[in-house]
Amino acid sequence: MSRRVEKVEDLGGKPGEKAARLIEVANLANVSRATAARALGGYGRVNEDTRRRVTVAASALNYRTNEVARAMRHGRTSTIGVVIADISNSFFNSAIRAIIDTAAHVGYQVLVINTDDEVEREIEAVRVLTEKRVDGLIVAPSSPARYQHLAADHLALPLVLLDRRIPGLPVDTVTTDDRRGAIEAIDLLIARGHTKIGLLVASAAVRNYSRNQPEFVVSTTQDRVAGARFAMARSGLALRDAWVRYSEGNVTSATEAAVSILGQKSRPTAVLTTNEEMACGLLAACRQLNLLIGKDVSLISFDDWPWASVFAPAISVVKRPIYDLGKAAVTQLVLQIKTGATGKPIELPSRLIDRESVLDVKGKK
Amino acid sequence: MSRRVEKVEDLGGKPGEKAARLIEVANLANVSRATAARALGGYGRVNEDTRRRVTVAASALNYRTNEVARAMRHGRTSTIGVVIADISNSFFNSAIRAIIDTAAHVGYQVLVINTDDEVEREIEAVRVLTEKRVDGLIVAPSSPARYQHLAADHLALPLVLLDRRIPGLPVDTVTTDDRRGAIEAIDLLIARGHTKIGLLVASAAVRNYSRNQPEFVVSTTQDRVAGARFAMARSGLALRDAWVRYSEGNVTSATEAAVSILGQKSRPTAVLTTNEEMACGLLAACRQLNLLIGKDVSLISFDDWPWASVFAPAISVVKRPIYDLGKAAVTQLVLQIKTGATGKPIELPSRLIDRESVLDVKGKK
DNA sequence: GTGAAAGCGCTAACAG
DNA sequence: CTGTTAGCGCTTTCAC
Repeated sequence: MSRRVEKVEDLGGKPGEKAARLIEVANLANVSRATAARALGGYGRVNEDTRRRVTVAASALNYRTNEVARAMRHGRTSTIGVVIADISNSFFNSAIRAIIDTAAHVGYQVLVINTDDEVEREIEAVRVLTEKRVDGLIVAPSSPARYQHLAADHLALPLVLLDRRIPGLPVDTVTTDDRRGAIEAIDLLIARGHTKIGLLVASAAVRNYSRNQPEFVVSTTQDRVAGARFAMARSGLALRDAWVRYSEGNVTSATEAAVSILGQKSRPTAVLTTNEEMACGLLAACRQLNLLIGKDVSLISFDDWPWASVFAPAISVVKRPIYDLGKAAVTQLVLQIKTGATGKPIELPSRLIDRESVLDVKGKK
Repeated sequence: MSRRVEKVEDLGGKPGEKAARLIEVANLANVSRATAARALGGYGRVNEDTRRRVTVAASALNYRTNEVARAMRHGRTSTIGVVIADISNSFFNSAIRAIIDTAAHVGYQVLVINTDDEVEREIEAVRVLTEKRVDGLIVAPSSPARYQHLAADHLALPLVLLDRRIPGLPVDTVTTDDRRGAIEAIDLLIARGHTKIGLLVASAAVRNYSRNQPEFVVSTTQDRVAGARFAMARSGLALRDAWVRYSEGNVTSATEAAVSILGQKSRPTAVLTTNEEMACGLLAACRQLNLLIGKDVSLISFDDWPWASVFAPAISVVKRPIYDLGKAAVTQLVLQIKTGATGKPIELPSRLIDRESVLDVKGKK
């Protein structure tokens, strides 16, 4: 029964001890819990001298507010939940960095859960985070078809969708302008004389890789493919299915997919890839097939990484404002938490950075 | 006052509503809270029929356990805190992926905080996580000198150190064998005939970059440099200070540091870099100086990334078992949480992968 | 300026 | 097998 500090010499939070409670601080300072709370919390009126006594007592006992108890009382945890496919993926880790830092800045901590884009795990993640009573949720939804668990009648929690829209789920969403990004990339390729253009598209909706567009792809993917198709058509060209592949998000699958594009008798002279992993796969395939990037095959990829500009040739990219995206997601969410206001969808512009991986083939036909 | 469900038609957790509480489930099922808790929690004895009624009531109300209340009651949150330098850094994001997944597997969620290797932020992070009453902490300590906030008399929480030992802080620690990793790398270089060897070392203890070893570097860095020095000495060679640089962790600083090594009249023929960012910097410098990797300058780097094997030439690396490292950290921590047992320090072996970036210069002297 | 007491939602010890 | 009740640690009226 004597699991609490009993002797004065025992102050200071030694190893085996339980953390000091407010009442211990209050006792030591000879005030009531209410007064101690006021002194420490900095609200209400407290005599300056009393405040000092409490402060001293608190630090003597190495007192730390119990945020669990406070959360219970207030009904808010100052914690937000983030549900994404894979934190080790290059896109998500930049986004999360922004989310954690922005959240910390306004007094929230972040719980992260990976789903590998499997809906069942996403549902489970949302359940766990709901039970933990996070104040809000940032989710990169894995499927545009199964989203009941995110709908307002199942989820009574502020919610922001990250990177992917869900038509039919009218909630705050922050994305980049993927359609325009794809259009600009294709336009550059065409301007340089390319007409035979391939697409290597990351999609969790596929096993290994596939020639055909899966039934349900996330809006990001959808938009990019549609954008590419539009840009081609506008120039009187067509995207040939033989040069389009949907691949699982890992480099191994991407490599196989890329080989199946570039290994054909008739192969494209340029390829647009949708992320770092796809770009790696394309590079690996070129290696295998003895094709030179920026010569035999030109390349533009979505997203940017430190090594893209160090590679030989330096890789041209559609750079997305990932940090800003994460930041915007938190800003929207916190606004929603505090005011209940749900804003307009936010779409951030991306920027084409032309480096050295796109060969000019004008007049070489 | 009527903020609770009052009409039967209102069931199901509509938007504005507060989450259903246990007592509401109990009422709907016509049992007491205790019985409802037993039925839902699956402990104690409950009549099968009663259980069913409770289950039905719970799902009708879309009831979710309030883990905050449960945490309050039990004194544990099923949450662990992770304090690292930067989640977008290639090493940490792999480690975190392992940590989150392993933790989820045994029923814990993860709060992540970035410090950018600034001790003040580390101290603050530990404070916040302590207040949130996490059950344990995984920390990659930023300084081997300032660690009072992690010492047992300040921190009454299970703790595991990740990737970096702190002499003088005898707590569970999981690291890789960095000394041996460096030795093997240097030995390979020497075996291929290199004698003029440089070092590009990431260190947060430095601004931009520096020729001299900062006063306090983390054990990881310390071990690698010592290992390299040892391997050189064993072969009768010396590490020349002129070819050693300590750089801030970003590619920009690394590039400048690398240029300052390779731009000298007398430059090394091989360089060992300590992570992806340093390797990028070296590559960038070679580009600037018109030096060819694997020809003019050979390269081995710590850690491995998808693009390392796709680069031309493919980059040789000391691959560390990062996923296992994160996994081990969680395993140790959970053991500590559950049994109080603190194990032996764990040191995982790394593996040298020789690809194409080390030129054989034997006999070419 | 300070204290007494209620209560956030849940669980577990104890009765019945 | 089920109900009653105390209490986790904190904040916050409401009195004094």
